[in-house]
Amino acid sequence: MSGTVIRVLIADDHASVRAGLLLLLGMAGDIEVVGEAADGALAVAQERALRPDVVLMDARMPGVDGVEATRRIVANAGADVLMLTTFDLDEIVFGALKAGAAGFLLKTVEPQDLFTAIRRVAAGDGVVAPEVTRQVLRRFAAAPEPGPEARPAYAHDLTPRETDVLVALGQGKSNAQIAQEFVISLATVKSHVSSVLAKTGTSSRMQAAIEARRVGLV
Amino acid sequence: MSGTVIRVLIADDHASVRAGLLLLLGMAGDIEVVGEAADGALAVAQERALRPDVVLMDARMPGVDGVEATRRIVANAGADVLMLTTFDLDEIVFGALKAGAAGFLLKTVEPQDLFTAIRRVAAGDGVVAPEVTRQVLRRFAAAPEPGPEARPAYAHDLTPRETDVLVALGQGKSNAQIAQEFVISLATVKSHVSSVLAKTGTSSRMQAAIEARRVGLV
DNA sequence: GGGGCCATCCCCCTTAAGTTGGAGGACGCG
DNA sequence: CGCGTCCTCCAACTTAAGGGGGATGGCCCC
Repeated sequence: MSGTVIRVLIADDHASVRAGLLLLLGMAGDIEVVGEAADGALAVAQERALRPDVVLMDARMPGVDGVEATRRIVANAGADVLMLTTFDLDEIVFGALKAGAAGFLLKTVEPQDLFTAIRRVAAGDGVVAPEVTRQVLRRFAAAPEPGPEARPAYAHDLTPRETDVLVALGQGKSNAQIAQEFVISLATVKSHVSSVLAKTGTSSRMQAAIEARRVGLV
Repeated sequence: MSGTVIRVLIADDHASVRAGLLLLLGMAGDIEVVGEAADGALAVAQERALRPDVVLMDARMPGVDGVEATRRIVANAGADVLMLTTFDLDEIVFGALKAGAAGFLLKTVEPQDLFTAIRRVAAGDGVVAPEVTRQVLRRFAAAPEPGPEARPAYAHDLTPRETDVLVALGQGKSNAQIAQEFVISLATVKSHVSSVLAKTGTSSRMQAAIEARRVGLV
């Protein structure tokens, strides 16, 4: 953002930590600490006033915590936030990432790695501590599909038209609405719905709709 | 897994790439290449036969591709898979991660970083190339909640019983099933359903069910 | 050119869903 | 206590859903 020097705002409730980071970052050469904040509310205010490139944010702070502060800064299209915390608790990690943090590091990080991380975040990249990357990947892999099963085996048996109907079912449409959408008669829709129910192994349009959504047809 | 030496299987359809990786990994000292595979199907078979600690998997391969091979290896509780690819296309990245890959690197990676990545994956950590970490974080932040809105305004108006019913609706249950579940009469269920439809602004149990799922009531 | 698959439509029937309008009992609160 | 809210239930009605047949025409492939 600012050419060669990266402007950083430090947010941590412990004065000693701020002082330590201040000294440490001063050794980097291409990093300039432009401000400090002792809590989340101050961090948000300082970010708006100082327009830093990166905010080094502690997760645990009195009042408005780091996660909430991150959410506000990101919502305001502000600086990139690098969350720096002592604990890799799921709650904090995922809270921070959902809040839109650009990076997540543990305070056990080596100085060189911290510098690298700040530079990467400033460049628009993301950074996640190796120790927590695994948690993130696991969550990522787990989120979309519950497990090894869950694949639409029936998908191969459904005719194109039936698939259309199943999608419409997933959208909560009535037979009449489906008939209108595809310009066919109500009787035809019923035929297709019956086929879909049989092939998907469901016994009501409700369950079929849930199936359709579960497998991502909607 | 194997004490001090990390056993690696290389899967890539280009013989020259395999040869290059073989030479490169030989320089690491603590890494031993125990096998090679030219396509996904072979990779899965080799993994089962050789039981490596880490599989270096190319994403693009003829026949069974790297993503599908990864899915099969992970489903079988096999080795950790480190995906190595030329392109950081969303499709490949998210496909690999959803398949359960433990890491994702670009082929532009520096040898030292590749060694480090292999060691981390072998240690059970996750690794994601800095260039793609940002994509992952963005997806992560976007996935859970569509946006600032989407909160159930009507949730405050729903009585406890009505909420029960809405949840049941979201599970695709019929009025009769709901009556049985809560040990009330069918008539009562109908009353509650009507109230729920009115308060949620929906006009059919289908739409109410979708609403219930959308706001996370199920 | 005959068979199979698909999409379309029809009739009849049973059951579920949803509406309307009411009514009684339990509980809490001023 | 009186009032309001909630939960419970009922009856009667209209509409939608779903099953069980059966029929037609188009299309593709052997």
